[in-house]
Amino acid sequence: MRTAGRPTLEAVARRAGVSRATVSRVVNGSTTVAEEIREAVHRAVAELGYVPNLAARSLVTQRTDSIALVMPEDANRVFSDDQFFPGIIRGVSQELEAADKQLVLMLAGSPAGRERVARYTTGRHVDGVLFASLHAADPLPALLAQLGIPVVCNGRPLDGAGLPYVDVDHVGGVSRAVQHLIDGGRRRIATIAGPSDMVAGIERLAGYRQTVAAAGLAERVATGDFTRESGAAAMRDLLDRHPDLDAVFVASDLMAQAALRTLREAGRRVPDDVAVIGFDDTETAAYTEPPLTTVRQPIQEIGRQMTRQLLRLAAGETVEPALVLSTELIRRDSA
Amino acid sequence: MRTAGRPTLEAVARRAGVSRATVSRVVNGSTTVAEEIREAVHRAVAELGYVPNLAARSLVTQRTDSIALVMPEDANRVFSDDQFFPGIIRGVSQELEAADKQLVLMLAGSPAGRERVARYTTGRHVDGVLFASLHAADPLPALLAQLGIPVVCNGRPLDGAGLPYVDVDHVGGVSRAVQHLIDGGRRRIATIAGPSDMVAGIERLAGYRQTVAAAGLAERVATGDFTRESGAAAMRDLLDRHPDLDAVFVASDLMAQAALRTLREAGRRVPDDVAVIGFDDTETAAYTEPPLTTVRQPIQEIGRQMTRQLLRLAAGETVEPALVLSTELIRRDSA
DNA sequence: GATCTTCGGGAGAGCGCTCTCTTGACATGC
DNA sequence: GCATGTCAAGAGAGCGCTCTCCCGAAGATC
Repeated sequence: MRTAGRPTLEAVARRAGVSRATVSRVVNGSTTVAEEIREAVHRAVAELGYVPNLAARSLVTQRTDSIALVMPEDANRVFSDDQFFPGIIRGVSQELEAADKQLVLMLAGSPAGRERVARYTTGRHVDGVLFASLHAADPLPALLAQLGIPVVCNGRPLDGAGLPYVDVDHVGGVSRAVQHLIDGGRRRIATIAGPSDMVAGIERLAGYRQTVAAAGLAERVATGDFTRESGAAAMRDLLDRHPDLDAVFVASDLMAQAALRTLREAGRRVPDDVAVIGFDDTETAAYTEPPLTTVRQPIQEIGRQMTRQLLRLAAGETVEPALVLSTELIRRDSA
Repeated sequence: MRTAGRPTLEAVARRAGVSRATVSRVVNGSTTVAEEIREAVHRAVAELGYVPNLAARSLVTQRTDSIALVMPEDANRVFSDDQFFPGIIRGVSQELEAADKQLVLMLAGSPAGRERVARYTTGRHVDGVLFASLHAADPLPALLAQLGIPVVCNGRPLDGAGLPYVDVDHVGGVSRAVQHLIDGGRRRIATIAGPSDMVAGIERLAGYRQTVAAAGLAERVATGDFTRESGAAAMRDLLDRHPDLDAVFVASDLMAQAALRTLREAGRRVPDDVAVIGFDDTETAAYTEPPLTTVRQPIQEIGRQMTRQLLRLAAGETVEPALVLSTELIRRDSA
């Protein structure tokens, strides 16, 4: 593919009757250029349709003006319809747009994919890396941080590395939900927890445990992986083991949707016999039968804040190590 | 940010005792290098942890090894939970991974965003551009094609420009769905169509019209925009205007989900009084009340095929102008 | 009026890589 | 034995940009 006379700085300079350096100054917004010259340059740029060659710029500035967003390809959260993935991306995208930087999206599912991500990011082909929804302890974020490459995670890194992260207040949100169940007179409150190798799974379970314990109630725990199928299975499991339960806090809306169906099939009325509360406030939540009471988390805002933190790091500023966003209990009919 | 002694080709060459050119040959997989020398270079690369500087490479090769995926930020399809967005991305990502190229994701919602996308893509900062789910006639794809930049669209471009595209067989899928309703004895079949400025909306409506007309039945059309809210409104509208309807083909599962609820609220039983068929086969479809019969489309495969076509174009090959993937009727309980 | 600042603008050196061209070593042909 | 062909490896010229000097003109200072 030939560039076919794509104009260069040189061409603009000739046209405007100035030097390359001056054009560069104008293009990059330097103030030390006389008004008339600046205008002449702008005119030449417009006439020629000049667009800077980013590769050339990167080569000398050592910046790429792009950041990577790494998501685990196999995560159910990412490819189910819980809107986590689009929400994060939208948030990230908005902030990057404001900063005029590009978003390079990388899915790290397979070992090969992970290796590829490692190679690409450690190779400094991006100015910073955002990790979303990490599974277990991934060594890559810490490695990058060690190499001096800006990194921000979604959710506290499980290996305890002191990397900056952004997350929602899982524990607080869940506590409010469970307390709502208790206030409604429920006493045999179960939970369907998320996977124990993900922060969201761990923290939401912790929130349930704390609140239930504080009220002097017994725990009833089943575990899923945030998907509907796992939610249905966990609900059946709970009904088997604790047929007397009168409420369930479910760690994701998707699992809650399946739990509602399982309860219906088992002849339990919601909320009369069993109250159900989910987590996420996905769009579907308002359309379940009955509409789902749930804990709303500001997914898009997570993406935005992660990006802002990352851009600050990339600019050499320091950031607070943790940013925790609040959640809100959305009351519908299921509890 | 200093590169802090990040090794260059030069360093590897010195270490291996060869010239820069030879290292380049080895790194890029040339065969005309003696075995022992190749090994020495590989050893030096490993010892130094050398990673090629992509900016430098791009500067001379005029390739960027990355492609852009442009999505309309405001599209409901993108940011609702119909999995269109993640599905496409996953497909694109898989193919790009195989080709060792990067995915630059751009959301073109606002006019400013569109301008930004235009600037970036026409500036040849990517080797090709994928357009997903275009609204109305967007001049950008044709412009890019004219500039010689490879472009592939999802769905036939509405302005009739002969750009290569990949899509599913909307008409065929819908025909099968409507025929299924007819075969089931339904005669007063309505439809909730998608937006008339999107290919998916137009084609699905066309499929309905053709099939209904071929059977000598009357049309009953309401229009939505693929979202749940619009689906509920359209369903109410249909019930008002055609209280006698005995079936509805709904152009998206999300709208169908809302339609199911509206029908329930109106006291109509599904499928006894009214049969309902959706389109998409999103995950939610299996969890509606009753489970939704729907037309499945291979979203991920669309992403893969778009990418393959684009990579072919970028490699200078020619591709067939249209690739149409087939759909499948998934029978559940709603029809 | 001579010297010193200040500041706008130009010259030119790379950034790290690829790729063409060239060289040198060796095999082959007459 | 010399010319010719073959092929591996090196030399070196940029790709388009930024940025550090450096220069010269204009204003300030005494």
